[in-house]
Amino acid sequence: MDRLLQGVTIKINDKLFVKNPESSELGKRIIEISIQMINEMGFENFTFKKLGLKIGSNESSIYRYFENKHKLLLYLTSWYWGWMEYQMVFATNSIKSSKEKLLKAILIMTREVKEDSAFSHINEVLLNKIVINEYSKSYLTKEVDAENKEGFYIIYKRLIGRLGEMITEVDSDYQYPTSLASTILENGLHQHFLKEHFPSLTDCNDKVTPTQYLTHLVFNTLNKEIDE
Amino acid sequence: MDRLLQGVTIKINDKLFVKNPESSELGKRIIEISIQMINEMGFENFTFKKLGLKIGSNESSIYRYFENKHKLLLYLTSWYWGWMEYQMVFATNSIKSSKEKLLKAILIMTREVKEDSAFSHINEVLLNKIVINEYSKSYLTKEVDAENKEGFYIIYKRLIGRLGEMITEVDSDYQYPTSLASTILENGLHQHFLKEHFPSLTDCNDKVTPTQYLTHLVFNTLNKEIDE
DNA sequence: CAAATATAATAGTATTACTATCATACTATA
DNA sequence: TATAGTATGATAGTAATACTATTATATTTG
Repeated sequence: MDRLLQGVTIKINDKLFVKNPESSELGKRIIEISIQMINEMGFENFTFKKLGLKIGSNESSIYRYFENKHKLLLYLTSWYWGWMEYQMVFATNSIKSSKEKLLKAILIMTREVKEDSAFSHINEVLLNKIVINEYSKSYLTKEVDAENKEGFYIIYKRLIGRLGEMITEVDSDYQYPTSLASTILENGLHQHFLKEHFPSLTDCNDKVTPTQYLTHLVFNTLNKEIDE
Repeated sequence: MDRLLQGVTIKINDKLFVKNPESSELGKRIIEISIQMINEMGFENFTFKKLGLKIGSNESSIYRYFENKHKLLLYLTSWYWGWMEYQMVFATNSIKSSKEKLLKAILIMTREVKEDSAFSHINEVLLNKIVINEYSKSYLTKEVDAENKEGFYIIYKRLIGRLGEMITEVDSDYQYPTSLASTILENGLHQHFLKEHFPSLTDCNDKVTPTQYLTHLVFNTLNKEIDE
């Protein structure tokens, strides 16, 4: 993503924080170190107390930025999807062929993030891992409908919308563009998880990427009719 | 599923419990009521204390059956996948055509469970909902590799193995049978979730089922080559 | 009937997920 | 430069969670 990102800021729903973490050094440190810690110990074991200890700050100070760790997770994952959206729009913008466009979008959405942009306090490599391991937990809750109404998932929804449109552009007769878009995003993460923890449940490995699998799936499905 | 299930017991890894809940009335009540409660309040809000209160038993008594609620969830979901496996094997056993076989298997794995078999203390309708809403949480943990080694996911893995084999029988040239099998199971659950909570992220609704979407996806993918 | 086993009752601990209060330091402006 | 406002830190406290331990009582079985 090179230098362009320097000037780009990702707009996050401001109901997700009490005080904008971008507005102070402490705020940025909260983001930076929480990404590291959630990665290391997992979301369940991560607490604001531990975070405070590690950043040499006070638990109560962290609560001035985020109501609870669930909102922090929503903040982090929203940032991630916003970053994905930016990359997708930027990279597909100039492509004329709708097939090439979709191909590129799938690549961006399903590839493993391997380089940290290093322009901000946000480590995208680790954030990608957090999304793989923790994203489902942000919506598999009893509060999901209320939080959806509050707009906490809006970036993710917009992203799937865009991907769905690209699918339709490739095949306007295809009946399940939105479901397929959801499948790409969600199963993209899942195949990465399987590769790491359940290699016997996936064909993805060092040589075969989730991107290849999903690209093959999508392009074998579109512009085809079932014939017996 | 009718009367056949009466005689069938699903074998669960006995490391998942301290004392087999099938071995006593209290154990069965723990299973029965925990299914209800996890459904109502969600896994996060569910505790052994609340369960004890509801079944008029003691928190400490429940700990004599399950070490913690995570193991209980693994027990319940293992049971579910065992039940799925039973249905799948039973229903596909006599089918000669490999296409028909796969079709049937996909139907069984991705349909919404609407009827409780009523032969046991286990309500399959509610259990299906639990699996949709909570299953990911059982493996998205830092302990997943250790627990996988202990065999806690063995039924699920066997099920995906079987489904993968059926895919290969339909198309022996297809390169991603295992990934596709994983996608069917996991995305089957996910499409049900989306239908309920994020209707704008799926094409599934009252008329279109996740089964239809996934069946279409699978059969449009198999026995096809990408051609430009 | 005694012994073994299952369950219940009670208490206690460390940790979590906060909330509240007060002190202090730093910052912006009149 | 004094002062008011804002940010952070320190400390304390609460209710709930996720257990463990102990003892009592009830039930089953040999």
